Amino acid sequence: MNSDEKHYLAHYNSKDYPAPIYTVDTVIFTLHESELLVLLVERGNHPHKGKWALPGGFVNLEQDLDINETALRMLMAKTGVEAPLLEQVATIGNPTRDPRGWSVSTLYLALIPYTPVQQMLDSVTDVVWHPLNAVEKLDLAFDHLKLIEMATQRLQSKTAYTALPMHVLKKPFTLTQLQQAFELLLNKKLEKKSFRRRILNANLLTEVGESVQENGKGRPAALYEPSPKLDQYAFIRVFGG
Amino acid sequence: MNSDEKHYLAHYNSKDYPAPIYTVDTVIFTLHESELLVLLVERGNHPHKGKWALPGGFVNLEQDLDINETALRMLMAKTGVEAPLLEQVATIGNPTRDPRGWSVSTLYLALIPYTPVQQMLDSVTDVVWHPLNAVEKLDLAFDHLKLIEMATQRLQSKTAYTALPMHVLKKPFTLTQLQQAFELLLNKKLEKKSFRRRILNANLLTEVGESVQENGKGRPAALYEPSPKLDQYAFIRVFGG
DNA sequence: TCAATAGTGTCTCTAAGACACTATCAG
DNA sequence: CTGATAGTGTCTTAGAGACACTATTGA
Repeated sequence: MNSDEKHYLAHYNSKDYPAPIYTVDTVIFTLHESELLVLLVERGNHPHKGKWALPGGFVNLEQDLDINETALRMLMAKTGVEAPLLEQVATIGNPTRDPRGWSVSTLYLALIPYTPVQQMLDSVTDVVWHPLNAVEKLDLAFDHLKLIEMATQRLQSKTAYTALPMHVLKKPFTLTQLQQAFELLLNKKLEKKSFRRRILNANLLTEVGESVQENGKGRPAALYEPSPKLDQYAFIRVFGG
Repeated sequence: MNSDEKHYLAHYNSKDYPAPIYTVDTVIFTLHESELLVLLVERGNHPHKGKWALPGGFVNLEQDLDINETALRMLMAKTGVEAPLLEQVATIGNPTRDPRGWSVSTLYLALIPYTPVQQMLDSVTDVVWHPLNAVEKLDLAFDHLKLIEMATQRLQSKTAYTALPMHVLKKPFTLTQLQQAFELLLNKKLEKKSFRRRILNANLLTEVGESVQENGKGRPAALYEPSPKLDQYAFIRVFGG
């Protein structure tokens, strides 16, 4: 770096230039009692105070080492758990999505096993799991309904060629539980034999014992845990297509 | 909106809060003389003045209606053409990628048919097509080498399950030209019959006549133009996997 | 005729779809 | 035994891989 550039940087102040607002938002999915749920928080501040919204917020310029950490920090604050899967979906920016002005948000998608969230009194704001099927009736803040749709779309298409839905289940799980997770995400019944053949041939599971049936009925099922290579794995053919 | 929120918005000023720098960058690919090329511009301003960089820059808060338009505007300024394909790849944000401070960039990928770019004297800065294979030797500005790698990776994976490479060819084109484009992108030879069967069965092409061979040798090839549904089409199975 | 390039016929192989079948538990 | 749930055997089907073949041009 030459002295010319040093001089430039010494006098550079980003506040001298108009800039959009920048935030990070996350759609956190889980599965509970045969329902897909998304995490929503009640906004404690303006704008849209009192409405339901996605967990999200501004980058902490002192603490966050990158925007993934921004997303992880908020996820930890709202759920108290490390997400086994966090992945970027898209970035949306336009002048109308936030009443404060030109605004850009990077949207993340997270999958976690169900964990109750009522007693997470990290702040005065409410945090709830809300059924995905019913979010559209909710009058969400900003364009967050649209963001949830984008994340859902991404999750669905990834479900067709990866095994990511494993992340919404508590370990260990049975193949039947896993198939139900896939079916809920794809919104479509899958053929049992094809499903098992596909998943087992991928070598992403380790058998770790046998379950007992909850209601005592039927043959006990094998229990599995996913291997860490899960997130890198992609099938060469889509499922249910 | 209640009067409380109106009061809040009337007094809101984004400059009161620390915020990252936000930019949009685009990796523009084309194909020319059996080589993949990316568009680079010489930086006319600090920081990294004089180094090669991706075309990109700040959002124009008055003109741009969203960040896609930001990318399109820059693409138009540098190449003079509308890109037939522009798609978001990812957003990168951390405190070290720009010497001016915490910086976030949304990365786009564009594909255009080859068009010479020397005489585009839109500014004093140089604009060139540079061979993709040689960019790593170039000491690019910022983390732009990394961004090019991310875009290349995305283009390769999309080439395996879509027909997007059609966008780097001038219309009309022959199947042999198209196969060569795929082979360059995937960096791997493809089997002629499989390639043709796959592409033709997808019904993405309309035959529009016959070519004459450049050097007068060999049988003339059929010419095709892609249909507009091209961008929405995805094969259910990856190619060359 | 030959060289060069375009395009096809057809067999094999892999993985999904369909669906009937067997297995193991509680009662 | 029955009912319920777990898990398998196996035939069919779609589409990629391999590779030898035929077709059409200019010289």
